[in-house]
Amino acid sequence: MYSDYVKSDFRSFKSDKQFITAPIYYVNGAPHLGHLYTSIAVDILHRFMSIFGESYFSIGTDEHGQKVEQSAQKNNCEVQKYVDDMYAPFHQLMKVANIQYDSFIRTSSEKHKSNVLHFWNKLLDSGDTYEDSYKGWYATRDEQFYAEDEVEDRYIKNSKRKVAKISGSPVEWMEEKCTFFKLSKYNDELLDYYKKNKSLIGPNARYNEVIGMLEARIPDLAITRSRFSWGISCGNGQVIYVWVDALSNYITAMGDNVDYWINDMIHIIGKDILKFHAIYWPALLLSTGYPMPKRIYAHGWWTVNEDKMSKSLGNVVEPFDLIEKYGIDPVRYCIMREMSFGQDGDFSHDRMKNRVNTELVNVIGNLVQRVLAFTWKEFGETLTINDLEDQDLELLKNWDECLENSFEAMKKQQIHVYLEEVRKVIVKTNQYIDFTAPWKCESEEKKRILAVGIECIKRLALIIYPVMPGSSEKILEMIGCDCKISNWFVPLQQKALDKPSGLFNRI
RNA sequence: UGCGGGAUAGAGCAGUCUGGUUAGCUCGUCAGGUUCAUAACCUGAAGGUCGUAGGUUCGAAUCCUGCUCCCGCAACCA
Repeated sequence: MYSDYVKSDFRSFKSDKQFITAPIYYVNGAPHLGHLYTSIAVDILHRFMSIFGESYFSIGTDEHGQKVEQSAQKNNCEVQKYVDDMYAPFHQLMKVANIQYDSFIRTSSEKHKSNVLHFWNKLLDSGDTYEDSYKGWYATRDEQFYAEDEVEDRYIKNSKRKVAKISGSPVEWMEEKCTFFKLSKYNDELLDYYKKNKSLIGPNARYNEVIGMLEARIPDLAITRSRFSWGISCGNGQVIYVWVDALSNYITAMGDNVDYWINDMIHIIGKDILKFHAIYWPALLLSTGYPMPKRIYAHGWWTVNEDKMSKSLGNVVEPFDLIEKYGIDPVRYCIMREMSFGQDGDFSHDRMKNRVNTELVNVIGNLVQRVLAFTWKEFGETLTINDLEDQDLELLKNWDECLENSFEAMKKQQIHVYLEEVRKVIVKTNQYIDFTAPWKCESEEKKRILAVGIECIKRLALIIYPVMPGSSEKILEMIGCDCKISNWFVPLQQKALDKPSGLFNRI
């Protein structure tokens, strides 16, 4: 009996509370595939853990800095007006991509500004700042100073220029009075902490990078700028360094519940901003007396047809077009399947199309369709699971394993493992249908097999909810089930079925 | 020079941190089966000395060392 199986096999899944963050996106350009990817990844992690426990998800836009100010000037636009315009498509993207954030922070908002000043004052009170005049090579493009050994002469268009070795950006000798943060003071503390908490930074390659940076020693950090004014003013004609401003968004996002969430802070970032999140930010938190992040996980970058995605190559993948063309659920699924979360990956329309047709239409959509259409034709309503044969039990246990393995994987941000687990159990279910061949069976047996089948469809819908919420809800509505993981073991009630329609369209 | 990433069947990847049964998966190819299903599904087969040379080990794709090759390091930028 199904009830015996449930009694003997019931597992309760409970996740730790988490505050999960996506980066805030710099509004100095239009959203592209990378922004979409990061947002979806965090959304999936958030939705998944929300099923089992508490999760809070923040995202937003980074709107300050010299480059934004310059772009606005170039466009003859008042800066606030300019960032309002630039912010809009990012915000719109959240809607069309079905990103279910709890908090969207704009760094130019009053709420954020006052929060940053509060954070700033804590920093000044910590005794970890000092005034000094900065003499050094400044690259406007990088918004950053470089030391003497970090610059070199290079010939650009036949003229000799000093440039930063790392970025190649032109530098100028600058002297400016600014406030410094004693970052170097935290060098060893961070190193020690990370060596004791190896799983704090992932994937492993990124962990090694951070250890390398710390072992090479980190100098103090200039945390004010006076060359431009588009930022949060801290007096004396100076503005707060954009990264202090930007990183503080995570505090702003928590609002009045900082104490409640901050212990459980998980940062999902792109690999380019690892240093800021794994070194600057934790040091700032230590200085101001906040706890350390629980996890920092950096994902990889996209190439497009093996080329780097770039405006000059003209191969930037435009997220709105993508969603328009394939639909949001296929996009969410495919771009997460396309790369192991943490590695780099390549995008191509050919592979996208192939994946939609094979995995979504042929495997997932087809399973749902064959079970529901058959049941609809034969019985006209959903079936309540009751008696079980060994093979039925085995299949249900496969689904339980899938849930458990997915859960374990997602605790470690292994989104690709979760999706692979789901795919595997769906294949098993297709095998089961073929093996039991209900179309050849007598009525009672047919009913039993289809009841098991529908039970699997229900579980399928529940488990794909984080990655394809729209499709999940569509299935659940057809079979009359609420989207709650507690329904995993709860048998479906009888409900009249309509003629099922396809879940995904072949391309 | 340097820094970082990579090298696993025709293609795309997982596995490498925490060494251990015949190295997995998807797509593609070939041969069967099936008809409930959006010509979808299922079974089977071919195809890899896990870049290379050493080392550690009872045992290495996995750890260590040398080497080769590929990619990125102007800007936008997750």
